[in-house]
Amino acid sequence: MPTRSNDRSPCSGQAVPEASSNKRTTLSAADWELEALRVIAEQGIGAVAIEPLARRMGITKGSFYWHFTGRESLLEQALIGWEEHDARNLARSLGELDCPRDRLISFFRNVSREGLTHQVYSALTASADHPQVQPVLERVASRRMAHIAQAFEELGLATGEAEHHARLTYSVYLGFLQLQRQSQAPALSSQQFEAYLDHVIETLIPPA
Amino acid sequence: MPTRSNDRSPCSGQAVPEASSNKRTTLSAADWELEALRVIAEQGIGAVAIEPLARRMGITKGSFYWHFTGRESLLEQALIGWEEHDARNLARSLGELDCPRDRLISFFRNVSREGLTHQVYSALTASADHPQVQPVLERVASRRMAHIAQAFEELGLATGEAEHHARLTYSVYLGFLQLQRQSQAPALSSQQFEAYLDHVIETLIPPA
DNA sequence: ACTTTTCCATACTCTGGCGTATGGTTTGCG
DNA sequence: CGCAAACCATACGCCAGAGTATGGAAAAGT
Repeated sequence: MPTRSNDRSPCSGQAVPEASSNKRTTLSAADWELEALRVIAEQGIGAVAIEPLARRMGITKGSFYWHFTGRESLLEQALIGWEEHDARNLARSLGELDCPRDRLISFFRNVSREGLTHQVYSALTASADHPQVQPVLERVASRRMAHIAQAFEELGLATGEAEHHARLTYSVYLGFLQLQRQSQAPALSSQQFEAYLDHVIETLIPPA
Repeated sequence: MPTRSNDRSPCSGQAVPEASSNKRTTLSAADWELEALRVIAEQGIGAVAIEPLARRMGITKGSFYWHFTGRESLLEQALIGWEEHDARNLARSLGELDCPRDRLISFFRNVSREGLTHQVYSALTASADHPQVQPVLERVASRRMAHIAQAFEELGLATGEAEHHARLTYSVYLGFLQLQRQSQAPALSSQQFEAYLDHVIETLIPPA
């Protein structure tokens, strides 16, 4: 076991780098966490098993149990890292766009983007009842909804209305993720998707 | 093995009865299917395992492998039964309410209802990628969205608009299920829920 | 250079569910 | 009644992944 105190070896703020597989001779806990997140994105949290993960990394579980105490601790670390990264993303997008309307629109546009962080979220929604996932998802959703509510307030909605509208808006987002997940075929061409998106924006976001 | 041809022992149209555990001395395939649906509703499809299911029913797997060829066939039967039941539900609600606006509103109100069928749907959304679940979910979602689109058409929307709006509306529903699943505490009191529901209806459903 | 850490491989044990085999009990029916 | 079919229990073998133990190799300190 490592000296267990504040390990997260390479500086914990490395922004979840979609790193190339540097063939480092020795692995760190962060490498395991990243690979775990990749598996979550691809096959969901249920597929995070030590031995398959090790095989995938061309290594054996001997390594794993040196860095972690068990499967739980891996998930814990990976999820926390992911949550922090997502929170930073949110804060950044808040700083970049001044116009609240643009912020809301960019929120929906991000749905079709293919980042690891985003895919992980989509996969995690499928395990909302998992004891380690549930609190994380709840915090992330709250943060994002607060963000959206704030934008609606800036657009002139009263506080209560803004919160309801934020919940509604976020539900639309979640629902879209769900529909995306349950049809392997895109089912919607990109033109159709654009048309739909316009409809959503028109319905939910008050005009400038 | 049973005479395998068209087994579904007691008439297959028994409307997924939330039956009391009649202590029949001998079990049928339908009993296993029902219990499977109960487990799905409670713990998701991943929790449908033969031996635990048998224990739960106070029996052993010897019985199971007489009625079914394996886990897959149980799921197949159970899911198909559920889908048929859901389709009937939909058709019924279509016949009961003439006013399209009332149909839409009742659709949202059903979210808070606690029927087995509904809980199963919520649980299944968490396994949208499962090969046996995916096609079922897709068919069910399509049916329901078509139902909703039709209501919007009756309310005067053009066909294209109605489809977009139906997708949007259904997304809101799915998103709400998701939020419900990921917070153990209701997080929303029933008054708050009512207020939110009014907001949703006001936003999505054109006034009479 | 040589001893300590750090890191990983190998070889176990253990648990839980799947599926099979086979024999015992009922139940329906001739 | 008695026999065949329907139904269930028990006892297997199999497999995959969890976690442990222990020893060997690589890096780092002094």
